[in-house]
Amino acid sequence: MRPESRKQEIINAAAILFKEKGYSAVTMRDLAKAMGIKAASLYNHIQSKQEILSTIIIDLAEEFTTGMNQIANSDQNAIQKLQNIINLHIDVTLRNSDGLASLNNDWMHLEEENLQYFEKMRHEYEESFRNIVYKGVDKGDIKSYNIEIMVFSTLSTLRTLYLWYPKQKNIDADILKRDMMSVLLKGIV
Amino acid sequence: MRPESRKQEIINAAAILFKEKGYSAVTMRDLAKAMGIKAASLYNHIQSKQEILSTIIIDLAEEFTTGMNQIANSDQNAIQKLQNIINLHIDVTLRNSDGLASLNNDWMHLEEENLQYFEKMRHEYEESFRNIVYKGVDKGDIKSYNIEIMVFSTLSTLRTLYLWYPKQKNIDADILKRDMMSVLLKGIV
DNA sequence: GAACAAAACTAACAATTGTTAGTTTTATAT
DNA sequence: ATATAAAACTAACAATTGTTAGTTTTGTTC
Repeated sequence: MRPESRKQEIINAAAILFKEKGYSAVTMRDLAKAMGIKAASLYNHIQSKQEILSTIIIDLAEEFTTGMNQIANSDQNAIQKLQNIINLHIDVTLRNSDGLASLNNDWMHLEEENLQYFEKMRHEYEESFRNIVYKGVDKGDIKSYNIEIMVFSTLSTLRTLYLWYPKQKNIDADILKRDMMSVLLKGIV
Repeated sequence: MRPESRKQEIINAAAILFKEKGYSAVTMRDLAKAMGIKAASLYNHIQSKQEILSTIIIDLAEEFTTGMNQIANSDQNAIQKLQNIINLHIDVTLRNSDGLASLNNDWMHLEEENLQYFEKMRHEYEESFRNIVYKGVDKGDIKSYNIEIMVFSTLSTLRTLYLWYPKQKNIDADILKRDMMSVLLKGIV
């Protein structure tokens, strides 16, 4: 029996609880109860509560970093790159919406090394995003509003998808991608 | 000496700490240290940690409810109403960006009555928002994309302003309002 | 069925939590 | 100055926290 499998079950259960109440409000006894075992038994599979959090967050952050690097380094125009970023966020959200709650709300509870690593990845992600928009404005593909406002507006919507999409039952992923691109790029008016 | 004044100082300090670490991770000793007093002394001014949280959140939620009701009941078209909603969010964010962190991330730690009251207000706020967009689509003022996507997209940006605006030093409130309206309504392409 | 590893258990720990009780200090008004 | 109210303090509590040590159960392999 693979040790990774049971560990991953615990991490998945933890992600759900962290989404509902936040990292600090979830006790190891809460998590154990969700798994149907005693709190001490968790430690046969994981090293600490902190390890669970950092696994959830760092894995996702690396996924975004990898995806963004591929998009940024491709030879597409700014609009195409933005479309790929929207795709990336929707794909990750569909695959692991629970974990995204921790990434968005509990990253500050990471400890030293992982906190720095996360903040570095987040900063570089935003830099890449800003750069794509900047070049798009420069080439005339994107309107010349304040760049920070455009980056923030788009990114905040994409980052909050995890809260919203799981509650929608009638929206197919492909329709979501299509309409989200239209709304974010062309506006609603 | 007015008792409300010192109490409000504590609530303001708490809002800052809640924003940084979340409600559950902030201890009464943390809050006391930020105030330069001992934890027990806080209880001369407040009844409980929970009272602090509910004051922060309910006050803000009622502010949004009042604002939205005025906008929804006015005889303006959908576009004008949306512009007023954007204004409302920016005004509240400028006045109390710390408290908005609790409203967005720690509402689930409210207890029974206040939790229900908050959820009712939030639901009605979203209903009003949805209704404005719906009527706008009906009259042809707003494009007929999926309504949920348009509501979510706009609202998620407005709700996340508190995270972003305090870090921007070079953006004047009026410029923010103007560009935010353009970006949200007319898109960036 | 003996051996072994995986995964659960019980019991306990030291630290931290929100909060209370009772007391002392500080500031204000008469 | 004295009386009063506001606001701080010390000391302690009962409960809960993450985690460890040591033991037993469960399931698989030969």
